[in-house]
Amino acid sequence: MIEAKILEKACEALRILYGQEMKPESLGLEKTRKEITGDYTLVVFPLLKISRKSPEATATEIGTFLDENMPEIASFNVIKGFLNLVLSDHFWMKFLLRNANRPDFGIQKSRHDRPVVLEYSSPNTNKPLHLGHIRNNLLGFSLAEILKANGHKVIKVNLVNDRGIHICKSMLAYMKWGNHETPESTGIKGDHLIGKYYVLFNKHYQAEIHDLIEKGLTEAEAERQAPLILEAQEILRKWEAKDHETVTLWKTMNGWAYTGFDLTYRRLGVDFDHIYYESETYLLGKDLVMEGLENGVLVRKEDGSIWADLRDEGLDEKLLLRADGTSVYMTQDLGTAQLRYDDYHPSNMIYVVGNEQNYHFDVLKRVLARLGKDFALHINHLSYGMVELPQGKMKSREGTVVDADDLMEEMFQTAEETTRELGKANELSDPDALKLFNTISLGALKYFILKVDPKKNMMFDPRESIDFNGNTGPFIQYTYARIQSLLTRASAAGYSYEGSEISLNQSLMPSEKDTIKKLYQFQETIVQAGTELSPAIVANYVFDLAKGFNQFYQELPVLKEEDQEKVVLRINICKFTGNIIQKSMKLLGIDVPDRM
RNA sequence: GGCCCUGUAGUUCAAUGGAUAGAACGGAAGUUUCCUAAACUUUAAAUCUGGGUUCGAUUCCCGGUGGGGCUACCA
Repeated sequence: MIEAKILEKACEALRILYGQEMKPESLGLEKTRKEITGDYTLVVFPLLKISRKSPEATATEIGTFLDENMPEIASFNVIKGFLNLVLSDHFWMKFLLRNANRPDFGIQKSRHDRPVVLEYSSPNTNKPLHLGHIRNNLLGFSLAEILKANGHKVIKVNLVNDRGIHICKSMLAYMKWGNHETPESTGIKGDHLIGKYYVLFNKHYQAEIHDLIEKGLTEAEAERQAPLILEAQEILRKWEAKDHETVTLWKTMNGWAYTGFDLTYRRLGVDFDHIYYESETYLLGKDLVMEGLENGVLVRKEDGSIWADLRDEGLDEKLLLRADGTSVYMTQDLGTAQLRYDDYHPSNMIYVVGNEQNYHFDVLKRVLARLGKDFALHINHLSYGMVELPQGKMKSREGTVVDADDLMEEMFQTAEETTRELGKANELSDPDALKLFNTISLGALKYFILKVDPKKNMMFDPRESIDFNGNTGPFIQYTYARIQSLLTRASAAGYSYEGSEISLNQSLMPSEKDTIKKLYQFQETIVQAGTELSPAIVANYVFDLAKGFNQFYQELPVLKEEDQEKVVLRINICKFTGNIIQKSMKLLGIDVPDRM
């Protein structure tokens, strides 16, 4: 990497010029702003204490040293305290020609012994997936790709929440009002059918609560005493007692949910290496708690319940086992963390979970640490923000949930409409056209979600749907398609760009150089995205690349250029850009079409 | 009440403590005998507020204020 070399040489300059040792990472080197001449800029303000000279003099002295001692540097200029370094066109061209046809450019080979376990998706089986799950799934899948590109082995796991009172609610509603209907008999996708009964339960439950309040109960009392909730709790008890009839219905209905989820996952293009089921793990964790009690890191209260007292760490007390010995969510998560660690001995465990669970993960890590689990230090909660609608947060009770299947279908139809209007589907066979609509619609949806910093809440307006122009997936896909079209023409015209030998002493046009520079940044982008666990960094990078390329492509001829050396140079820029767009989009889980 | 996150053009998003705060959509005005106009060019338009640290603050710290979340013997 050229940055490291510049920094190293700059330190040498400081040593020779001012007799001071500085660490390379303490120097401020950044990319030069676009409107200023230069490729990299060294900020010299912090160095004035060492040089005891003016910013201009200091920058000039360092610049002169670098210019004389680094062949890659062609020239420099100084503006105030900013030393702008210009790399030679020779350097950029050499980079381009060496890497344009390397399929593995920027991608690290696997170089870690221990894997990273990445949990994402983790749905409940009582209702279909919605927009919030989509963000989770896309982030999780993309993150796995990014970590792999950084040389990690990644185990993608899904912890399905397939038991508990919420499932019993759907089961109860089905027993009462289901009339034995099935996905087959109704034609309704399994997860949606179950969701229907979950909604139905809540409708009747709310009515009961309403009646009880009218009779003088408080809201809390009404919620606890409503007949339906008592019945649901009875079903939960029967399930835990392995009552045959209850378990059979539970299996049947969960089966419907899984069939439905599989379709949604497949359409979304996400997958898993291992699926954990909570029904198989919910009893875990008790041993850990008992062990912690014996070691004195947990406390037992008078009623027999067991707690972690985190008040000395600025948090509260946290219940881990009820007085009756049953566990809570936290207990299970302690247990599943241990299970996961034992299964894979990972170097890191990443959980893609919404930011409303920040406190939960804070507590989880601290309790595991108290229990003496070193892997607690390597638990990473990728806490992503909520997806908000124009009218606020999605609320299933208010019917404002954006369903995942519906959304993908609507996107598909919009893509089809737009593509047909533009006449771009005219020459395609039906299967090819369908494939294209699918690629474009998913590209639009995925890019829209992933370009936003995961940590931040984001806004989604379904009425405006998603645009296909500007900073969008289809914009980038279109850039790629045009490149492929051009490369086909280039081949037809007999140009061979692989292993091209051309003179490196040509001078580059600004838009050529900008594009090559952007390509150079692919490697550092992958590293940064992996470090920060942020697909948004890749998304914003690839948009910049496509944007810059389009500018180049608009103002300079490629195949129609007369200078044959320039033709080869530009074909290589096109080829390389196409490669990097494809790779970047793959990191986001987005396909690119050869034509559109 | 306590704790956490967050406030950038009309809107949706960017910006390792650095130069004149970038894009996109929307608005205004342009570019097709020319490698795909889902493109390109030009233009108007923003850091909630008051302090502090710093040569330099959208960024770090403190106060105010707006928004969101958590604070379950639910998961």
